[in-house]
This record gives sequence, structure tokens and C-alpha cells, in this order.
Amino acid sequence: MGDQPVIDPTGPRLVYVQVADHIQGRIRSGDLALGSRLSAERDLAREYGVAYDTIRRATALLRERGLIETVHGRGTFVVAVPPDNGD
Amino acid sequence: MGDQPVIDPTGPRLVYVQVADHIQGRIRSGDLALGSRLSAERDLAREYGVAYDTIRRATALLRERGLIETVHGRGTFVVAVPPDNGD
DNA sequence: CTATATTTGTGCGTATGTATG
DNA sequence: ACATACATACGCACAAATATA
Repeated sequence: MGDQPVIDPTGPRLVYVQVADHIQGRIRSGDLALGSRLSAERDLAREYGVAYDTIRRATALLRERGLIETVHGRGTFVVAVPPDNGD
Repeated sequence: MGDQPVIDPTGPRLVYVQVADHIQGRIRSGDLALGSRLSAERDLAREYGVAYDTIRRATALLRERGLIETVHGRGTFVVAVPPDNGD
């Protein structure tokens, strides 16, 4: 992921929305399977090259979309797969 | 260590880098021998007078430098000694 | 096998400072 | 003035892995 930056800070779309959409794409594609755990939030921040604050916003968005659930002390897990026309 | 503070929060160098460099110096000097275990992360935080988060950053840096390895539930161990001109 | 203690892993909330649009 | 975004730093709570009694 690091070689092909997925996030464009200069683009019109908000960075945290870009991150959320990208994670959603990984869930839809099966890269992040149902029930699997996402990387730790601080690790996601490093992987995407964004700030921790931005990851918090992105996961909050995915939680609102019902795709993930977060358990204090355990991590964040995929609980639903969006339909192909989910965007 | 407590009487002579090693860390300067007001200095130009980042706190977690100061901590990492100081631990690296202890490894280089033999104070922390090859294979030995570091203090628990939360104890290190107390000893250095910094936050746990800062210790996590410092150890992450030393892990990247290949000097230490961490095992969940066991601790953090010295796996390499930097050369004298390592800085 | 159960229970406890130790240690790391993770998340949650907050604060400060800088920079940009 | 305001929102977004980045980076660092602090403190706390809950969970998991490991070792030992």
C-alpha cells in the first residue's frame, strides 16, 4: 500500500472519507473478510500515511455505515459486507 | 535516573526520540546486555517520566532499528547491539 | 485445571501546536 | 473565525498472551 498512495490530501474529497471508502472497498473485495480484525487504529494511521485523528474519523464513518464494530481493548472487526452498489 | 532527568520535553528533539536514543546508549554501553529484558513498558514510562504512549513510540523506533524485539505477555528483549558509531 | 500476577496490545478521550483552505 | 489535517504527548480502561503457583 505504501508504494501506491491511495489517499490524496489535495483532492476535493475529505481525507477521512477517502480512507473510509478505501477500507470499505477492501471489505467489499474480501481483502478484509467478515469477522476479521482491522489493524490497530494507530497502525492504520501509519499504513495510510494519515493522522490518528483522521483514522478515528474514518472508522466512525464506517461504524455509522454498519460495516464495522469496535470493542474497547480488542480491536475493530468487520460485521457486514456492503453491496456492490454500496457507493 | 530519577534525580538527573535525561529527557528534556522543551528541547528541539522529540521526547520519544530522546528516550529511544537513551535506551540505545544503554544497550551500546552494555548496561542492557544482549538477550536481556527491558523494564516493562509502563515501568519505563515511570522511570523516564513520560507517557506510555511515548514509550510505545520509542520502542517502535528501536524495533525498526533492529535492536529490540517484543513478545506479547513476556516483554521486550535486546536482540542486537549497535556499533559505537551508530549515532 | 484454575487462579493470579505480570506484561504487552488496543481503544477512548483529551490537549497542545502547526499548517492549510 | 472556522474546519480539516497532521504530529506529538498525556492519562486511563479493557483485553489478550505469558508465566507461575
